[in-house]
Amino acid sequence: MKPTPALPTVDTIAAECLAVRLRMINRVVTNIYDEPLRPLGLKVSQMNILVAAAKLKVARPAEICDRLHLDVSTLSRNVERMKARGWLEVVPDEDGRAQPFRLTAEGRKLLRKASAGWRKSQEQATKLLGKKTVQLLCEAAGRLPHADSNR
Amino acid sequence: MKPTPALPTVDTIAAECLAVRLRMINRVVTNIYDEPLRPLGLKVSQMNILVAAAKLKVARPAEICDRLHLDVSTLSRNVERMKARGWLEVVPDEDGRAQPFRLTAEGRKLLRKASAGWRKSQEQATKLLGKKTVQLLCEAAGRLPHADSNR
DNA sequence: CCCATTTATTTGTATATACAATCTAATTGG
DNA sequence: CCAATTAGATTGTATATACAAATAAATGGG
Repeated sequence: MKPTPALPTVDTIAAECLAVRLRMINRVVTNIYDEPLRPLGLKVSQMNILVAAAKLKVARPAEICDRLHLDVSTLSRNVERMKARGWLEVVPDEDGRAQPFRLTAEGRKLLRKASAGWRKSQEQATKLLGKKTVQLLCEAAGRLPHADSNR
Repeated sequence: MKPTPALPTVDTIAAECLAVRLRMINRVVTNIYDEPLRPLGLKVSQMNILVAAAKLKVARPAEICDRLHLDVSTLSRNVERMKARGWLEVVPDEDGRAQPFRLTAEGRKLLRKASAGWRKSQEQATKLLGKKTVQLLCEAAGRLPHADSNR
């Protein structure tokens, strides 16, 4: 019989938990990016989708989700809202199941407007977290395991 | 007249945006912590609140929000759900506006059960992000500006 | 002592998020 | 070619999140 390992104490969890810190930073940094987008009626969550779609020309939902590590149902709702605003449009496809979409001219114009504030946000967030932290975060993001990597 | 600085291109934003990377990592890491908590009907977001409350003995909502960089309205809804589950209870206070709360015995028991899985999640997330990244993230979290620091 | 202000919290509303279930179309085995 | 399976996406439901507005209690100035 191995002895049961001692459970972490509340103090240990409070002092070390990565999840709580990452989530805090995420809230603060998200706000830094959302702020200048507010007059445009855009948030950084949707801006990310616009950027990903712009890179792909024609975007299949599953592909965007794989790139952004987003649940497909989450994207579905977001695309719905963004189509309603005229930023995205569905592209016809032979496969009757597929719903590929692309940026509209409006969406592209919006993204251009959003780019101006982005640089300031990026600088502000980088100053807050530190250059080295940002670099390591970007590298870590590139290493995230993709959903179907073990199928 | 200073020349208008060139806007960042879509490629630049896609390649460098910190927000999209941080949000991706946040989704993946949150899932790592949520997974072992699922059988307990708990998520790491609420576990964070339990931990903060445990540290404080009696927690005032505004104080928890300051520590976790959470909007007060967000906490209000979370506490509501956690009271309904019997994990938190309100403590009477002379100030009629205040709604301080504390862990119940049930809440403490739940936190103990949750601690077992936490260590594995912490290890898994640390391996994913790298020790150095985690250390820098923790330091950055400690430096986040608090809401009323410029009032 | 009362009114204006400030403080602590909750409510209204909207987006973000994910899991489970469903729907529909393509594919594949027989 | 059809039945069973698989694949792509949406829908049902619940939590997480924040901004703005509302509520309500304390406080401070006259």
